[in-house]
Amino acid sequence: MQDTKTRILDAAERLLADRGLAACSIRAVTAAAGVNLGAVNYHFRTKQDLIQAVFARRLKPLNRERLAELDACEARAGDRAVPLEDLLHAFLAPAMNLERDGTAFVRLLGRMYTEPYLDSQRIFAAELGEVVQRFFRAFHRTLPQLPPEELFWRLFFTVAIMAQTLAAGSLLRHISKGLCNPSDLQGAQIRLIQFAGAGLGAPVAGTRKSRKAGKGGSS
Amino acid sequence: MQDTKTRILDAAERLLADRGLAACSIRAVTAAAGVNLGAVNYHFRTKQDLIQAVFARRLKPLNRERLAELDACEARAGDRAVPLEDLLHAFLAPAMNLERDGTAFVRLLGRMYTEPYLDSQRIFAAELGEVVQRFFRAFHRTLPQLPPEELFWRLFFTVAIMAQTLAAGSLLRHISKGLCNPSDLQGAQIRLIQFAGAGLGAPVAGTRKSRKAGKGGSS
DNA sequence: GTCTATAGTACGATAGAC
DNA sequence: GTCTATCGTACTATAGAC
Repeated sequence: MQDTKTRILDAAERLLADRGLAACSIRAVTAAAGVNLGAVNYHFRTKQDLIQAVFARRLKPLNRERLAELDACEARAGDRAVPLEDLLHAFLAPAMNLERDGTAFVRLLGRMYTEPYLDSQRIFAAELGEVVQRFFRAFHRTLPQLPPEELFWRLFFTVAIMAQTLAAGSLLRHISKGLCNPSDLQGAQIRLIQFAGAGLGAPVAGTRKSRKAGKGGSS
Repeated sequence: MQDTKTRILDAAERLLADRGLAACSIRAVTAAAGVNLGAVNYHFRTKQDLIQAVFARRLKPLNRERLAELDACEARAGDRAVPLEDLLHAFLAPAMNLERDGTAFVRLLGRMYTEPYLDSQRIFAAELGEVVQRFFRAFHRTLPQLPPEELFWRLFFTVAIMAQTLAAGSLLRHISKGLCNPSDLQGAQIRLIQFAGAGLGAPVAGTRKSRKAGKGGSS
């Protein structure tokens, strides 16, 4: 049996991910953790502070791992740009592995990405910003033909897919009538890298030097 | 001044989108609508019924428009498969236009896609399922090399990008330090179609025969 | 450090006047 | 059809016993 603080963090992580930020009550957390309501106030003060603590516990190691992977990629590439798939792998795989470890954290990550509760989005953006900057430079080197604005958009799309896949994957099972298994994280990761890699590397809309014809007529 | 029922629906749409489903209280809705608390109970009974009514009001016309666009695409294509970009346009443009009309509905759509509140996701999946089936067949015809499972995954990714772009676009402005403007819906739509088009058309991971998919300049 | 007990507030829902 | 008034409940946060 772990200490109270850890039990609260574990229970909060799971319930926040399962129910959403606003719908998860402190009482539900303490009940699930088997501790008393007052313990949350002692260890974390408010609900917002608890959410932030749950978030920080996983995110800092996660981002450290991402940057370590990125460093390894760049060392491997030497003077050349890092291959696109390697960059995507460095960013995505650490998150996927966390989920595989049985934590609900990555689903929570997806929630904080979307749900406007308290200042969660600001916390999220602040923590992610640092990693985004580092990866942005690496992606820019690999895809020098993309203007920075375009690259930001596409990285945003990439993170959006990751967040939704991990936060709302169960919808996929439902819509595909069981054909797709969103719990297959390995398969999801491969598909995500394939899809986002193609999207990131797509020619810039409006330029002519792509092999593909421009956009067909709209009505 | 519109009637009470419409005022409630309008206020609820905006507040649900702004605050999230769980964090939006009926009292906040009635206060914003300038009507009495009891009116919600009279017109909609429960909060869940109100959410469903907000949702149904826009989604049915939206999906009808999507299917009409799809019909037009297929008529234009004749015996051939509909070009990929046209399919994406038929699916995405009606939603983008709704947002342009000043409604907050598409942000709400993004919320319901992600936030696990009451049975919102079930409602969402049920309403969307019909359109997905129709579009699935059309996409399958345009991309016959993709196994159904693969195509479902990629359509899921595509919808994920759309939902997140419209629900959490403000994050993009923040992370890009103002470089990207997520309110530019026209630009977002073009970029989304470009990105998702390349992702959908990417070769299946593990196979060697790449088709026309536009991987521009990855190393 | 953990618990009990509770203050204070906001909520969803509804009954009943008009 | 709209409003007032209110019931019962659940919540966050905290004070104080142990």
